Amino acid sequence: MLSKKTKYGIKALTFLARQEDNAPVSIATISKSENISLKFLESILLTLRKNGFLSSKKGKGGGYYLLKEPSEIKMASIYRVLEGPISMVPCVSLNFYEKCADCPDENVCAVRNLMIQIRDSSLQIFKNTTLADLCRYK
Amino acid sequence: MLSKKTKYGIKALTFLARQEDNAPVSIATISKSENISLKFLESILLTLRKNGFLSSKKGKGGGYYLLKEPSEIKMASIYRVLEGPISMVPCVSLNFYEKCADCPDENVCAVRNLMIQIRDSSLQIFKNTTLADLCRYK
DNA sequence: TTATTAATCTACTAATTCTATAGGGTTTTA
DNA sequence: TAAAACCCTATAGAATTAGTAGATTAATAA
Repeated sequence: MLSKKTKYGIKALTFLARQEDNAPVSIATISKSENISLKFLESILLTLRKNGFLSSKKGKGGGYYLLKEPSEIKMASIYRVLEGPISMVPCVSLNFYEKCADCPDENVCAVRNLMIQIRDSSLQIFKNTTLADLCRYK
Repeated sequence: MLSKKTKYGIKALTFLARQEDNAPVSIATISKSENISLKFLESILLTLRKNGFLSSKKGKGGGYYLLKEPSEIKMASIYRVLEGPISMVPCVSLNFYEKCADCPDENVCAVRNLMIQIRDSSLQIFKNTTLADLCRYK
């Protein structure tokens, strides 16, 4: 299941991507428009800023704005920052690899071989979809 | 992330599918072979029995055995019983649909439209893979 | 027939982690 | 001076991953 953190993060990014001139938008504005708890959204936007997706402007008239073109922001990178690994098991993850404690031999694991397929198909979608693509559903 | 419950469940089912004559296998045997906590495995197998994948025989020489041919058990059905919905958001789920509280209009939701694609690609794999396919990774 | 043993079944408990916030105070800037 | 981001802490509830104790059932050996 996708966490609300990721869901809200994607919604906020889409909202920012839809701004005409990429002018700063306050947390409160996004919070109201997208029905997201203000304080929760605050922490999500902070994460996105620390990971280079957003920048912010303090004080009156301030807010958050995108640092890159929506067409250059892949969903895969957003997903990894907010949700974590795209793989469903760590032993299959490309960016967050970990060995499974219970598996003596990865190459023989039936679960692993299935999860590689799931990872590949999801990854293809997440890699080939950008924030600009998401804005088109309007 | 895939829960250990689902992971262990798939491993146990694969183990049973590999038995020559489909003779009952005790929980202890599977537990040792697959490095799974015995009591945890017990509850997982119980779930799989209650959902029609397995049957069991009590007493000496008893254990669990498959009720259907491995080639007739789709990973999609196993996944849904152990892990729950294949979709990452409830508003996209075919078998566990729920409306999202924060969305005024589903058809316009960017997250939803992305998650439909993810669901479809995963579903295709889970539907077209059977327990028999998993046994081949040996 | 009886006792033993090897199984599943049922119910309760518990530690740990994750999720989704809420609150309050600080700093910056128009 | 007001509006905004920033930063730190706490927390209720849920899910996960088991562990504990005992009841029930069935095959088999005495």
